[in-house]
Amino acid sequence: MAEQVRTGKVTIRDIAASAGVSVATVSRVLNGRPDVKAATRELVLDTIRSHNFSTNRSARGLAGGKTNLVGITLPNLHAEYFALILSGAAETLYDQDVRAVVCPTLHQADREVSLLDRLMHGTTDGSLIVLPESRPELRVLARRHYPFVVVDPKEPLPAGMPGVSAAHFSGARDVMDHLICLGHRRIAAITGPSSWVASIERLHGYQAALAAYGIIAPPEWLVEGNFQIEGGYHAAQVLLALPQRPTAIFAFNDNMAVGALQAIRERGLRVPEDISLVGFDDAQSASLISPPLTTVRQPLIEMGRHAATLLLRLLDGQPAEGLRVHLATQLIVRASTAPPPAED
Amino acid sequence: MAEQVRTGKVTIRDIAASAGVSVATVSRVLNGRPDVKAATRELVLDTIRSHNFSTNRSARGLAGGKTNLVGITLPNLHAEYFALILSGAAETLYDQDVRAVVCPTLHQADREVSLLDRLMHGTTDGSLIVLPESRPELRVLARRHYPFVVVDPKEPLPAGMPGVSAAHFSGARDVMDHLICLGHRRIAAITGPSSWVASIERLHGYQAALAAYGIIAPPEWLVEGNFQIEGGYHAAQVLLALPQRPTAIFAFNDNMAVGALQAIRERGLRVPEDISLVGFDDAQSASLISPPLTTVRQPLIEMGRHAATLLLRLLDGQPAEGLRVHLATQLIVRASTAPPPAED
DNA sequence: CTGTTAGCGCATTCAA
DNA sequence: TTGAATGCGCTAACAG
Repeated sequence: MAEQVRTGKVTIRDIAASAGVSVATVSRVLNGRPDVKAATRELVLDTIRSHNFSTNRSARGLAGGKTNLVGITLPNLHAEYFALILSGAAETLYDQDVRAVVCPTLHQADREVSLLDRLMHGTTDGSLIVLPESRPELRVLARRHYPFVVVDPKEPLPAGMPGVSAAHFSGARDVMDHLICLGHRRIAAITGPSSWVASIERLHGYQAALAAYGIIAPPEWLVEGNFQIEGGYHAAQVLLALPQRPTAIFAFNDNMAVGALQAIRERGLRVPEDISLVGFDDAQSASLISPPLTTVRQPLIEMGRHAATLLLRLLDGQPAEGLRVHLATQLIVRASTAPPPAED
Repeated sequence: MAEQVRTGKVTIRDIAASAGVSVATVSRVLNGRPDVKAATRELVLDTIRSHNFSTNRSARGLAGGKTNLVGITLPNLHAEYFALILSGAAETLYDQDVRAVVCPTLHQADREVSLLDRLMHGTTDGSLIVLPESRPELRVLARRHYPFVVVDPKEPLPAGMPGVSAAHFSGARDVMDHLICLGHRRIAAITGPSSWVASIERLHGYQAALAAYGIIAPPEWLVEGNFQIEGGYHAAQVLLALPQRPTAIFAFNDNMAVGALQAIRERGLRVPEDISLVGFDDAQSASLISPPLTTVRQPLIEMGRHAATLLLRLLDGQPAEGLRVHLATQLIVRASTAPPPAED
């Protein structure tokens, strides 16, 4: 009496038999094909329901050559940044009845590689690759026509690879416009690692704005950080020790802004009265710290969504080569920016 | 010339042919069976490597009856809380070469149900179910012998179901001990929904501590919140309007503590000078707000890890029925608690 | 519109 | 220790 209760052992054949049709017909309604008489469809649907049947994905994967699974490869899952991207992506995929297989690489390139390798082979139909470590590996995937979309590439993406990222350039430029409009002229920046596109493009935005206003930025205004809190802390220390202290600091992410804030405080200065501070990301921390941080919101959830949509399109056979999407950012003005102190 | 390059179309048969053995033998080495001559094994392994072969999971799933995939069902992925649990779980699974399929339910019970239903059927070997909405559904799964582990059950778990959660009771008691040792006697609590185990057990901890010190708590000291910021805000307003104002408020999570803090401030009171405030969770926000919040750290990542380990054990055939794990919490004392103001 | 049939790639008997 | 044969549950031609 118990044997039948086991893990949904109802197969498409049982349904076919019970409904008095062929397995092919059941398969058709299962896949929403149009060529089934309405009455038959209803009948089948009913028996499916009454038998509590649902299709075995392994079998479908084997037979149909697809798994309805896509991999999402990312450095980790606990960082807010990745969690949000994952969230947008997974939910979008879910709505299309595609499941997301998460693959944390822990920033280990080799792990990423072996992962992608296996992902390719019958495990998934395609992948979202967030902040990939390895460019060469990406090329291998592309060469084998494995469908994937890169989210927020760390380094510039080889031509022809679909990628989704935030509009770093305009985001940074917005920050600078804001600062300059407030009256700031001596605006320093704490950048990220110089090889990262996020750093590069934000830097370009920074420089473009400065140039637009005819401001000459001496090299001392630029200090390289590492996107971590302590990186921001140390960079800010350097900046604050400058003979001509900047009146504003643009940290290239919120983490570093938090570190910078600490350095500023330790030096007995106030934000924003003595010095304005801006971040980038609009992490949760940005609105929680005091003063609440003026920053740039990256649409992470939407990036995930968008990337998923793109991938789905690829899987659907639509060649989306060369698709490079930059989603608009939004300047969030909070309390960490104000006009510079009087010059006297 | 291009056909061969397609998605790793190398099959076990190709390997067999190329190595001059049978598919059965290849399958054996693939699965680490002992009954293969060392030389043969090496030979096969070599050809596998040179052909860049990796096994097709769908096929293995179909044939072997398992998928090496486990589902992780949770309300959403973007909340820090769930992201951390997922993180611990996914990484643990990954280490055992099991992949995690994420299934966000968006708090919709029906979605959870249909999900679990499909998960069961050939998609996954088992599931981690975080904060499940539906008790009945859990029973169905159990009845069908589908392996799963519940993480942080919202409502009490039926007997015999493996579950992992934080030690709510002792966590709450620790908070109270701390507060009472500081000299507080009028300690109010903002609870969560009364049906949730988290609320219930924390409340028991609260009451047990009070009782241990012979403190009689009038019913007004208890206000029910909803684990959200505004819930904490409104609850605190009620508490602060009490004729005999409490000298300390224990919010049953950090969110509500943040809301409470706001209400306290609006009333012109200071934390911790006028009133002490404690949360629960040790969310990121707890250390970022000012004053940094005294709270209870829930070992979320470890809960995920532990649950994954448990599930893996279940999948391994070890009957772990009735396993109910409570992971220890840790009191994190920060700056939101201090001795009560002098009585005068 | 519906049924028949042939695999998909692999694990697993059962023999040898 | 190895090979041959069978079928997992389903999809996708191809007929009818």
